[in-house]
Amino acid sequence: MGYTKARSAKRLLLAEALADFVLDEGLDALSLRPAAARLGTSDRMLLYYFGTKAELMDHVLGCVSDRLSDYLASTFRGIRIPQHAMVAHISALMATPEAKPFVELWFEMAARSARGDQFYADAAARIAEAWIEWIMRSVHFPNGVVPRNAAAMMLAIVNGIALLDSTAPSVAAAARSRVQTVAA
Amino acid sequence: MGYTKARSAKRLLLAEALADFVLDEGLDALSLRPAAARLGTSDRMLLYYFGTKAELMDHVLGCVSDRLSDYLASTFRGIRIPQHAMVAHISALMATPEAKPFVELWFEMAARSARGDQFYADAAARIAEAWIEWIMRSVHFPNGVVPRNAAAMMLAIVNGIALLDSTAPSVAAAARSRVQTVAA
DNA sequence: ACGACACTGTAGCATATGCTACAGCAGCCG
DNA sequence: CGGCTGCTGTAGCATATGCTACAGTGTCGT
Repeated sequence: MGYTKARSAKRLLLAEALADFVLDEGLDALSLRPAAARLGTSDRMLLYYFGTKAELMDHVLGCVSDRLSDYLASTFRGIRIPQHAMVAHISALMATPEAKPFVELWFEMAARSARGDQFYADAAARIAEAWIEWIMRSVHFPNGVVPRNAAAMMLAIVNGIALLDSTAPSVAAAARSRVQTVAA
Repeated sequence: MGYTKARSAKRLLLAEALADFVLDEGLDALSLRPAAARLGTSDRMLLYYFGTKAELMDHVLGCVSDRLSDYLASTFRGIRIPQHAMVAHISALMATPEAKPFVELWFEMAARSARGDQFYADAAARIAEAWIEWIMRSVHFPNGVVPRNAAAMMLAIVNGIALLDSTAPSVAAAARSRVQTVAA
């Protein structure tokens, strides 16, 4: 049992380092040998500690989602932003350099999820939920709106703008110019 | 030049068949040997006609984007939908079985584009533009709104909802319940 | 001291992938 | 007929990937 603790500590360490890797290189970039090399070990070690790549990815994505939660929490200032300003606020936040790796990874996960990959579907669903809760906590909703519904729409809009930012920046800019019109 | 015509006809044929493949299996699924097998030929032939996989992908994506244009054109009924109904309209359209492969492929392209892949960035930008033009043609915009800006926002919203549909369906449903609120 | 056990390195396997080399076959033009 | 050209199959190469086999090293408890 003492050994188990050390082992899982090491696993956490590795998973965190690999989370860095995945966040700034992408899901496809994570193959055992190169990733291990970057950490100064060998693929052999990664398999030793995680058994299989799937298990490894599980831990890595766990780290990523924890980090996202931390990041979201760190942006929460205690004040509840009025609804009409929130879309612009989140949208700007997602374009931030710190948030960008998360967004890119999010898109990769969404694409796999859309193709029916259950593993990423589950992970993506959890992340979406984290966003929703964060939005609900951060926004002051007027009476009469169902917070969860409004938050969901905000998330959709913000995701859509981020998607366009990554594909057709000029279109994204055009969309942003209408942000204040759609308070959600 | 006679031979060139036959050759490019064959290329088109192959590219169309491969477009089917990519649309319902995904970008990752297109590797030479399996794809060729599905067409009853060998990887050797694909390389013969296209020279390189990148060149092949170029043609395949060309077919896909042509098909999307055709599809969009086919849904255009000549009437201009009022702005407030359009988001719900497109959103429903994108959830359609015929549109789904396009949407899934679109997400894959967006993810690669976000990661800085220039090839897919260009392709994705063209597709976004096709959507925008289609929306502008299909919607009646009231005076005072800049059509392109409003269309861009609509596209963002609809993309966002589609993204949530593929990752967190319940969140997507919540967002949909607010669609009429955000006329864009 | 010694054996058990956690750890780690070296090789290797099986498979996949993009691409190339070479050779055969068929048809067309002279 | 003979050669040239367009097409196609068979093999193979080089690299990558997830994973396994085997053996060695070090530490720790008895």
